[in-house]
Amino acid sequence: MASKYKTRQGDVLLEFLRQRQGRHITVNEICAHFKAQGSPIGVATVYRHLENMVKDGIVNKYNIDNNSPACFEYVGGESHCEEVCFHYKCEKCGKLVHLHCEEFKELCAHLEQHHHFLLDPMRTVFYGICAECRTSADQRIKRRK
Amino acid sequence: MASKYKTRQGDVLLEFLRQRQGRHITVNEICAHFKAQGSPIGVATVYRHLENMVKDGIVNKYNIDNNSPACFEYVGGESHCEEVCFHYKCEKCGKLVHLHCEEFKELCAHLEQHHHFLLDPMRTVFYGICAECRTSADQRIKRRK
DNA sequence: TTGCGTGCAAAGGTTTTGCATGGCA
DNA sequence: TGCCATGCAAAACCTTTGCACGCAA
Repeated sequence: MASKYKTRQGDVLLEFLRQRQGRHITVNEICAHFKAQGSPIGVATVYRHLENMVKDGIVNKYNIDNNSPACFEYVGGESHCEEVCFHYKCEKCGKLVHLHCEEFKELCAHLEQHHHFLLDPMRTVFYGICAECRTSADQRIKRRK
Repeated sequence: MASKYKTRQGDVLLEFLRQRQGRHITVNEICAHFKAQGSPIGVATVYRHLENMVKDGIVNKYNIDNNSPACFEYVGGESHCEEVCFHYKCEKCGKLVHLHCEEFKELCAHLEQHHHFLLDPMRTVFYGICAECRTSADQRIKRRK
């Protein structure tokens, strides 16, 4: 399956993403990385490879906001996610963070049993405010008056 | 509270969205509607109002895909949501559904206590496959076997 | 030679922004 | 008169697509 990407840039890209397993990266960041390395890859090429990888389930794509670029992340097929993992995005600093927690298995089970909804954890993003932003300022979600 | 939108177009827009509570709509569809009605509203104006409404928690914004326009939906501030409510979106039929459930209070509490993350339920959307689509067709979301 | 991966540039679509206008207090 | 909502158009941005080139089989 990974042999599919044994092209000049494809395997390089995949390897790069694999090394960053657990982190998110945008297309621009990917291009910047390879440019800085002295072996630039065209944006189109990156998008084309990522599209295939997403289709194959090797990479996940997250659309956080319409104006900001999509985030990609290596998930390696079924390899590493025995545990259910989620993401949360801080509405203040924009950070996207991984969450690995047993609690979420119960959430999945609850949604399935009581709401007949089969949750896709990899696509679901929690919105709110992260710890850093909460402490740095007395921020609350409370809407303005 | 709603007086904030007592402008020429603002309250018209808000009323239109309120009538469509529970459904989501794009900016283009909004503009098309008012254009067809004979009282067109500029795209910029719609975006500007929606931005404010989202900030105030009256309207939710959903970014489904980076290439397709964002979906907006009236959720009516805190008026009807004493209880914690979430949404889920079916990846198959595109339906967006409200969820009211006590279970989610525990989720919020868990995220805050164990992950120091202050969840904003109104902005958070669960992705997955709904009951109807599960029974009608095959579901391949299960990533672990 | 043929096929295909690649890169550049242009196109396409969404959203934001600058600026001038007009309504309302 | 002054403020602000509004609309138009341009800009900004992300992503896709068209096309030609060059490497590899």
